[in-house]
Amino acid sequence: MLDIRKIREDKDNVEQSLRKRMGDTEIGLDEIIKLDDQRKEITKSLEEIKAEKNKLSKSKPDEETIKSIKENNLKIKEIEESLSSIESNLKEKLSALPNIVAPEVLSGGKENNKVSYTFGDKKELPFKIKDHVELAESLDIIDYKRAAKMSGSGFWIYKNEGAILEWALLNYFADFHTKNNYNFIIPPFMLNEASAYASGHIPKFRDDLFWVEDGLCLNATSEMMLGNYHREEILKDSELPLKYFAYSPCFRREAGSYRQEERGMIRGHQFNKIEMFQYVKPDDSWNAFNEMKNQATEILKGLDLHFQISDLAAGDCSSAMAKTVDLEVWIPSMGIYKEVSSVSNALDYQSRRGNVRFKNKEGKNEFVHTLNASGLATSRLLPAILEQNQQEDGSVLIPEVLKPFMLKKIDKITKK
RNA sequence: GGAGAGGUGGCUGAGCGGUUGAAAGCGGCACACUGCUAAUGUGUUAUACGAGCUUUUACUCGUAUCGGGGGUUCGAAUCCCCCCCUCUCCGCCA
Repeated sequence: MLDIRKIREDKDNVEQSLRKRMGDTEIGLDEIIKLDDQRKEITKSLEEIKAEKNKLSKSKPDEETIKSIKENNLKIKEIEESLSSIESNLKEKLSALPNIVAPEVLSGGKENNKVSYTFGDKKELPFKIKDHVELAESLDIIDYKRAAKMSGSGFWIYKNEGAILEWALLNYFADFHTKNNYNFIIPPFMLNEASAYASGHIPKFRDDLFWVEDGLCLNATSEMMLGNYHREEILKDSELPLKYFAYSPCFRREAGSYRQEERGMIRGHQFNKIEMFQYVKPDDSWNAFNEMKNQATEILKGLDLHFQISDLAAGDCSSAMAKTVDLEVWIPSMGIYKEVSSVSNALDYQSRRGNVRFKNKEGKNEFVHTLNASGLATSRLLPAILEQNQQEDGSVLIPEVLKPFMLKKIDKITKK
């Protein structure tokens, strides 16, 4: 949520920034300001009449004053109703606005994303390559058929070296983040509506979530959990920055049909992810952003996979974020790069919504800035590893960095 | 699932219809005292919103807030209803 004061005081700049994301769509800042004016005006008259009432009821009033207080109470009720309707209208309009974007973020949509870094290259393999589905099935490490039998389409089962590899990836990430002084969290995998609202996933993504009968929804990214962790809290200046990473499976309905290019593990109802999250002082958030971007980059470099970093244009950043960069790994069989990590700075947009503040040096409560970065999601890494590391005989080399984390000490996955 | 107890400020904990934004203690901050530290004394100590004043800081006034929402009353932390959460006991259970 944007700060109404900032909109009032700096309307032109806010509008300009929102334009980058929203193009010519109606923004409606003037309407919001007008609603806020009304809110102030009505608040003032309501408070005046309440003050009067409080004064009269300080001690036992006589019959006559009781009568007039009763009349006032009717008026108060009336004013309160119109105030609350204006307030909810204002809140709705205000929270529908996306975050402003950082000055360097380009305007427009996806087509304006810019690749800012590339690691490795698309090495041409001297044989006919297989795609990851083919490789995984022939090596018997991912079982799509039985997963479909048990749970329907859009699921898979890790088995044999596939499970070991997946486990090793997660351990490699957990180990990396722990060494960087992030605190490890394994959150609940279901959350209630209030949390889903606070994290900004409903109303917008309501239909993309799985809901269970008890009114809970399945976690779609542990960003939901990490962002709620300090909700309604006032943090100490001295304990910032707070750094967390969480492991959780992510459940997404992904309603609609899959495109051919998204078969296999590229898009599914359930995948594993480790998510980094930081709560920082406002002045530190861009440093933290770079730190997290570097960390995500380092992890991926460690796997020795060809990937690129894409600086997202305003329209492609999710609405809470002032800036996002994606790490995209090369999937040879598809000839495209697929996102495995997204690094974002929300500034105070999320903390306003969740009311996460800290007591600053002057003793004033101030909203913190929040940042998140996947570090990393595994479901597209496995395909990348399988495809990029495949050998002519259909075997796949294990990335060096994962070997210490493999439950089975092997150099490559081979056909049985 | 059943029965009971409870949720008050940064913390402990009183209040159970009016002068209570809330006793007391702890902690925090400021000042004083002291050769230093410790100890002691005095004062101070929530947040949000609105209005006023002001160059800013500050300050003044008002409104709201004692788990959340609704109700009773001239007046609610205090009475009533609903919901949430915590604890204890019983039952069930991978």
